[in-house]
Amino acid sequence: MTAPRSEFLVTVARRGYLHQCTDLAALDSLALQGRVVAYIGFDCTAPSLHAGSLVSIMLLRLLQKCGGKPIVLMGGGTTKIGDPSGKDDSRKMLTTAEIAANMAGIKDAFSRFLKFGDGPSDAVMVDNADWLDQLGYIPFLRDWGRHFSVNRMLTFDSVKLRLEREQPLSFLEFNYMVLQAYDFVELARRHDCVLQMGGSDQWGNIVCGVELGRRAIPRELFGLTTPLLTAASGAKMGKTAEGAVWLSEKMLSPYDYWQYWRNTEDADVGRFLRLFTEMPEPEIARLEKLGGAEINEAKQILADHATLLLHGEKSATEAAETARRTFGEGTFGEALPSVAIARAELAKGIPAFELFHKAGLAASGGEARRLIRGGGARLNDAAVETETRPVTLADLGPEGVIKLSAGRKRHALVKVG
RNA sequence: GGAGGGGUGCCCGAGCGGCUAAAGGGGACGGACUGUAAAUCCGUUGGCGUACGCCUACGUUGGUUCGAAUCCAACCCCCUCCA
Repeated sequence: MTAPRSEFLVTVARRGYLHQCTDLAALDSLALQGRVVAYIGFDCTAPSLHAGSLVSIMLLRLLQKCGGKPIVLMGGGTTKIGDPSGKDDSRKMLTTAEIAANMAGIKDAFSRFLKFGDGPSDAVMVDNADWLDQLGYIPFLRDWGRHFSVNRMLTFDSVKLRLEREQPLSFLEFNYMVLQAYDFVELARRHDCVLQMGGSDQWGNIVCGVELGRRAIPRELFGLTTPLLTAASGAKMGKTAEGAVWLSEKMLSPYDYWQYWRNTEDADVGRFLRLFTEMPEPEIARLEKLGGAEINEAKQILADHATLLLHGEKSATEAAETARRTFGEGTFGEALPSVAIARAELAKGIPAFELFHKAGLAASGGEARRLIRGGGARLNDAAVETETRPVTLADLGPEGVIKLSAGRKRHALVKVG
C-alpha cells in the first residue's frame, strides 16, 4: 500500500482520522481526479449530538476544506429501526414525534462546522425517511433483498456478537444494515455520492452498502472509518460524570464544554489537537511535547479551539476567561453556572445543603449532605462545616454573589433574584 | 404449544423467610497527593428529615406468614432445547 497523495486522504491519515478503508488506493486516485462526494449518517436518538460524533463532523469539515462535498444524512428513517451495532440490547422504540424533535435539535450543530448551500462543494443535508418511509415491502425484497446473503450478514460483528452473547436481536434490528446499505446506493444515485464514512463500529454497515452498490447498480463505492475514540484511560469519548458532552448549548453550557476539553488527559492532548482543532502540525508537535504542568497550556489551547468551533468566539473567550479567574485567581467568572434565589428567602437563611442542591452541585439533598460531611463543600472558598448552616444575605460577597464549590472543579454562583 | 433456565440498586453480580437499603466488583462523587493530568491510597454512594425516624426499592399483580428480594399463584418479558 503506497501512501495516499490526495490532500484529503493525506490529511485524514496524518491527523488520525483513518482506521479502515475499503480501497484506499482507488479512493485516493479518485480524489486526485476530482471532487469526492461523501456522506456520514447520524441517527436521531437524542435531542443533540455529543462529543462522540465530533470526529465524524470534523471529518466532513475536512472533506469540505479539501474541496469535497459533504452530505449529512439524517437518519429519520433508520432511527425508527435502531442500529444494533455495538449494543448489547435494543433501544426503546422512539416515536416519530420524538425522532422529529431529536432531528431538529441535531441539525443545529452542523451549521457551525459546515457551509451549506447549492455550490459544488457546499454541504447538503438529507433525511433517509424521504425514501425509506415509502418503500414497499415486497418490491424492496425483490429488488434489493436478493442481493443480501443472510449467511454473510450473520458474520458481521453487530449481529454476531449479539448472537454469541445470547442477547436478543429482533428481526427489526437485523434489517438495519440492509437499510443503511440501501441508503448508500440511494445517495450514490441521487447525489453521486461514492464514499460513506463513519466510526469504526459502522464498518460492517458501510461494507454492506459498498457491496450492494457493486452488485446492484453496479458501481464502485468506498467506505472509510475513523477509530473509535477513547481516552487514554479507556473511558469512552463524549461521556462524563454529568452525562454526555452535548454539542447543544441548551444541554451543555459552553463553559462546561470548554472544561471538558480542558480536562483532557495528558496522553490524549496531541491526538485530540489533531482531531478536534485545525492547528498546524508543527504547532501541535510543539505543544504535545510540553512536560509536567506546562502541558496545561496545550489543554487550554485545545479547549479554546474546540469551543470556538462549536460555540463561536464570544462564548469561547468567556469560558476561557471564567476558567482563568476561577482556577487561576481563585475568584470566579460570569460563565459559571448560577442560580437565582429570592432576596426574601436568602434573608430568612437557607440551609447550606439545600442551597448546594438548588445550585445543581448535588443531585439531591442527601447527596449535598454527604458532600458537606465529606469536607468537599465550600462557600466563598471556605469549607462548609455544618450541613444545615444557614446561608444568608450576609454571605454575599462584594460582587453581590455567593460562590459555591463542590470539590475543586465544580463551582456555581448564587445570585439574588 | 411443551420442557428447562432467568428478570436484583447507575451497570455487572451475590443473596433464596427475620441480623437486607440488600455482599462483592465496576462506575460516579468527595478527600489526600498534584498540574483543573494520570496512577495510587482513603471515604461516600435510594429519597426525605437536625434527630430516635419515616417513605420508596429486588419484572407485574395478588396471596401465605407476626415478618418476603427470598415461599405460593397468575401474568409480562428474555434465553436455551423440543414439537
